Amino acid sequence: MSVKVQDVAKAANVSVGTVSNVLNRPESVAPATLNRVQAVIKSLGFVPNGFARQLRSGFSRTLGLVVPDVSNPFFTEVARGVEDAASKRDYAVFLCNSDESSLKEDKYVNVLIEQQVRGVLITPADNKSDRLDAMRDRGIAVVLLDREIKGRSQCSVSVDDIYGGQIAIEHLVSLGHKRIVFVSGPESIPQVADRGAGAAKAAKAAGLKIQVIRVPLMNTAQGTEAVTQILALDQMPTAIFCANDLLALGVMRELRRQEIRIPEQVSVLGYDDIEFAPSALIPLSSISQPAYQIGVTAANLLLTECEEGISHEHQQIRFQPQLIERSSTAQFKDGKDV
Amino acid sequence: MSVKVQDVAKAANVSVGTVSNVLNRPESVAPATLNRVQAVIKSLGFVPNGFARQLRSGFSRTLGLVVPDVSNPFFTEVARGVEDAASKRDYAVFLCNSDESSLKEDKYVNVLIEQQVRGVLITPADNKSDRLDAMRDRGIAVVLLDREIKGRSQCSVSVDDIYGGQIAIEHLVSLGHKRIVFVSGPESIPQVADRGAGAAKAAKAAGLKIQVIRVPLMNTAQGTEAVTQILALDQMPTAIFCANDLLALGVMRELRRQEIRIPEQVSVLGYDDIEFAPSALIPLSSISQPAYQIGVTAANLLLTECEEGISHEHQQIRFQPQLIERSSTAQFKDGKDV
DNA sequence: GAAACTTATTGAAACGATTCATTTTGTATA
DNA sequence: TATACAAAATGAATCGTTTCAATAAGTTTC
Repeated sequence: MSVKVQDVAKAANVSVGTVSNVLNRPESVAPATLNRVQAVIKSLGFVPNGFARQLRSGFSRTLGLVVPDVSNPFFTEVARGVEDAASKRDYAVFLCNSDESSLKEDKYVNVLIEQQVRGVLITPADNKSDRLDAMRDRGIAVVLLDREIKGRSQCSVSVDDIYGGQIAIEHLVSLGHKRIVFVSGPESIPQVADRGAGAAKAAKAAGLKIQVIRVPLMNTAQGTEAVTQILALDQMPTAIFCANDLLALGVMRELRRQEIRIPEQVSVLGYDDIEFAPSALIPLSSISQPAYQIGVTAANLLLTECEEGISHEHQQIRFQPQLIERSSTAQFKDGKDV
Repeated sequence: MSVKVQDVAKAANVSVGTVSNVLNRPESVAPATLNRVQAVIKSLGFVPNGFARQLRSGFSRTLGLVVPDVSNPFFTEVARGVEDAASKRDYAVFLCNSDESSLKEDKYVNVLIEQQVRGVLITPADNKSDRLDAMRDRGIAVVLLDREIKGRSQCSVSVDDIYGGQIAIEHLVSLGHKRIVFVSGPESIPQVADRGAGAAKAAKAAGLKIQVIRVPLMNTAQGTEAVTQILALDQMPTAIFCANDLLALGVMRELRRQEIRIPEQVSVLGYDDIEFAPSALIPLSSISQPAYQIGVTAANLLLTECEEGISHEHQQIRFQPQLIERSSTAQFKDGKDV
């Protein structure tokens, strides 16, 4: 089949051990031998078999990245960051899409273990940590992405979602809005819960109460669905805060279909600041998270953990979200130009 | 360290060979033994070591997917299809992002070879085929994704972009448009060139000539850029056809900023029909491609090629694009309601 | 010139699965 | 009951590297 160390050793008249040294510890080989072996390697077109190498050495140069939704531009941006950082250090990345399902997540974790990835970046679908432990037990480093699990000693890179929810509502309040609806996803998703908690906190501080509309998935289709529910409320809100931009785009789309003007009649505020937020025809105000930077940071943290091994100190890195004001939110004018 | 076949064998009171059979040839194991071993596997949390398996069997269960832009929802949709199809057959997928750069592509192809992937799905950045040959020589199956290379015996899954360009212009013509601009990307990208060719063909048939605005990248930012160029033209067009939806979203955004109404003053037509097309506030008319289906088909084709080996007959599968009419294109009204 | 170090090279064992020729067990037939 | 045959289970050899203790060769030092 293909050429192996044996063949190289024979052709260069050295032992297999020396060939291996040329490959992995060139400084310990005499210059003359080094040159000779390297020449033979080149002339035979020898490429070491990665499996055999990794089987023996126990380590691969691959990482796993498990995200809850590849279709969400926020996560593709994170993935870009991870990939760029990893590839700078010569690591390849397996990208897996869990669709927020623990089942799919389990399956992918198994695949990653099988592939003997060196480390995994994961946004877990739930708070159970047995999957994480399974990897840890096998010596696979794990960094939590955009999620933290309290009471767990673990590296993580996240964003302060409570603060994000808070500045969202503060922004709307400062524009004079009093009737605010929060379009939220499943309470089981920590980010969603935190954004809601932050929103509630800010509302309380302003002496308001926000109404929550909960939808099962956080995509554009569910956004339009939410509007139907909003229209069925006793009183129409003057501002809608959505748990992510996909929901917000769906909300805006349906509002427009219903000929409700944004922001004149209703302000809409999103979360994530995805690439399409500024490109929506009414540019979407949103809470921005440094997606690419999150990816880069998490990947570097993971690789550092891999390389430091046992002496590693876990770190929790936390970014602050930021309000990006565009045209979809505006001062509340008391119904006069409706 | 971690649990291995040996441990499972001991715990289940069988030989390692039997454990291996349970894993790979369950039909050849007595039902009682099968159950017992499977129970032990589960209880010990055994996951086979992929390297060892692959070293012995000579084949990995991984595929590579190289796309030109992970941020483009069209490609994430394709990726989803690939992933779903692959995972049904117990293959894992490496997702790589070439950013339309031959350099990055080269780098990833090398990584994939090193990882000994079984096959690769790729949308090549250029028409050179040495990279493809390098993989082929190493026994890695290759299927071209959304691109064909003429004169090359090779599996591919693509879409008829010439036809797509054609129906796009036919649609605009049928709405009475006569001054049409085509916002195009780099001519070196075959899809772009084909869409342009189809557009030109349809225009010629209608006795028209389309003006082409060329931008270097196909994202939303370049869409806004294109509008600046359009506004500098002698005469404002009544319809704009964009080479992809990202450009179209950018175009629409800038048109709106310039207070040009869509579709009353200008119709805008996109290409790809990405998830956000219907969610744009003026829902975008677009040429739809079955992205998910393309991914599934390509992955299955690839896996079939892997399994058939030498006896394999290359297939070229080609999908037809389809016009999706939404609100961004409308009948041309001779300037009277501007 | 022998002893004490360095430095370079060697080659067998190990990594953890799969494979396959062989043995054991179970069942049907004469 | 003995024989033949199929089904199930076995376990040593194998895949292609790396590792590491052992050896060989070369260099100082006294």
